[in-house]
Amino acid sequence: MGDFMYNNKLYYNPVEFALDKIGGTWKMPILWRLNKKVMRFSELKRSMPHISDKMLTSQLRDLEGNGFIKRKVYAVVPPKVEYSITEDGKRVIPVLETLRNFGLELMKEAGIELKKGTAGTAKP
Amino acid sequence: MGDFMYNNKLYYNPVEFALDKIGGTWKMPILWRLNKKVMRFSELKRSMPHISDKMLTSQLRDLEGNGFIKRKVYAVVPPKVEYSITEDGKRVIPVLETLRNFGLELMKEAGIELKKGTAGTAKP
DNA sequence: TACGATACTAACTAAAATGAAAGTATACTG
DNA sequence: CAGTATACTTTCATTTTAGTTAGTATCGTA
Repeated sequence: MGDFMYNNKLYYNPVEFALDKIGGTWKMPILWRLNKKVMRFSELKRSMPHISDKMLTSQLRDLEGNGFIKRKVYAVVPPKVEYSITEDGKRVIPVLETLRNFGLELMKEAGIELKKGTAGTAKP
Repeated sequence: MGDFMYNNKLYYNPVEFALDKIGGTWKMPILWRLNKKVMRFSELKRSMPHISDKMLTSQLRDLEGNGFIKRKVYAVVPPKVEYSITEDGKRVIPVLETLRNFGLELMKEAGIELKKGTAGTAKP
């Protein structure tokens, strides 16, 4: 199977193409949350303690650009913007779940338990 | 769901953990090939025209370290080393296929066709 | 005696992804 | 009038990932 170009970028295979759209540290966490409910910028941010404003903005833009989420702006002050998942976005959920389940398996085998609040290296 | 540490590295979720093991440009292409047959270093390299020696070596080491592939050295000159997929490695194949199928869908929607040998931007 | 073949290592560079901090706009509140 | 809130944008710095180039060891062959 051959390489291909799209939007001036070279891909070696379909997996790479898929991960270009939904990979990276933040895209799946965002889609995961928006699949459960419509959320505002600040709400998303609070739910992901480590993300920076810049990252959240740019990832939301990317996801919107690929049609996975929708952005709705309310003309109020202070600003209010709501993000929701689209039908296209919902199609990545099964993929995400496959990856997540595989990750959970690997974690279990590695002896990692993630209960609410605590996680990490083994306990006595 | 909380963050967790493993091998001195911080992860935010199971997906990230999974992609740390099988993500990146080369790991899935390698597993994909080794799932079909046992291959030597140079054979793998020929089948992936863009990879460098260094990348191939380090990715093979990572995959071996995570138990997804096995390395068998023959004491001959010039050196001969064979790589094969393990049972653990076979478990990533369905995940890979899910990702691949999703990528193929996205490509189709984007109007990308990848026939043997040719690929890329639209044709007249 | 130099060369080719194989499976690497090492040193270095470049590119991409991520992060931290500060700034912008507007209206309301005390 | 200072402070707060929201959803950003901008700039600069750092980290991570990937790629380039050259070199190593050994033996058989020309």
